[in-house]
Amino acid sequence: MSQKESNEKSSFFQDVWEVVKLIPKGRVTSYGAIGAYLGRKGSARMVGWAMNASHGDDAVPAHRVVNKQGLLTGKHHFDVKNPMQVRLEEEGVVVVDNKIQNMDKIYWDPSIELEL
DNA sequence: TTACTGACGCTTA
DNA sequence: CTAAGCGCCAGTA
Repeated sequence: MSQKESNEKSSFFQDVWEVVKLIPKGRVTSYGAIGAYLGRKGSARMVGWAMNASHGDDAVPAHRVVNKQGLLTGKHHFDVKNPMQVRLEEEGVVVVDNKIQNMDKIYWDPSIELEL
């Protein structure tokens, strides 16, 4: 809080969270897809970093964000009481060995679903 | 100010 | 098929 504290979200993370919040239940997306939608194509790392900042924000279903392989890479950062895999399974997502099985069917791409 | 890190993605060997 | 390296941007120390 130093400059323009009265301003609204001025972080790239906020945009990421908003997109993640738009992910329908039972669907998942990839870091690169979000990054590309925000214009930071190729900067998938930033999306993951944004998720790190989403800690404490229940409105950000980071568990619906996985890597392109459909692997729950970030589950290690989740709350041990609410594992990423369990949450996905609760929504109907089939996850085996931290890997989404029907990812091809539940994959949700913001640049497609939101269509720009 | 610079340097390093980071929940990834893709290309090349 | 698997393994490793490079590239991206933003935030924190």
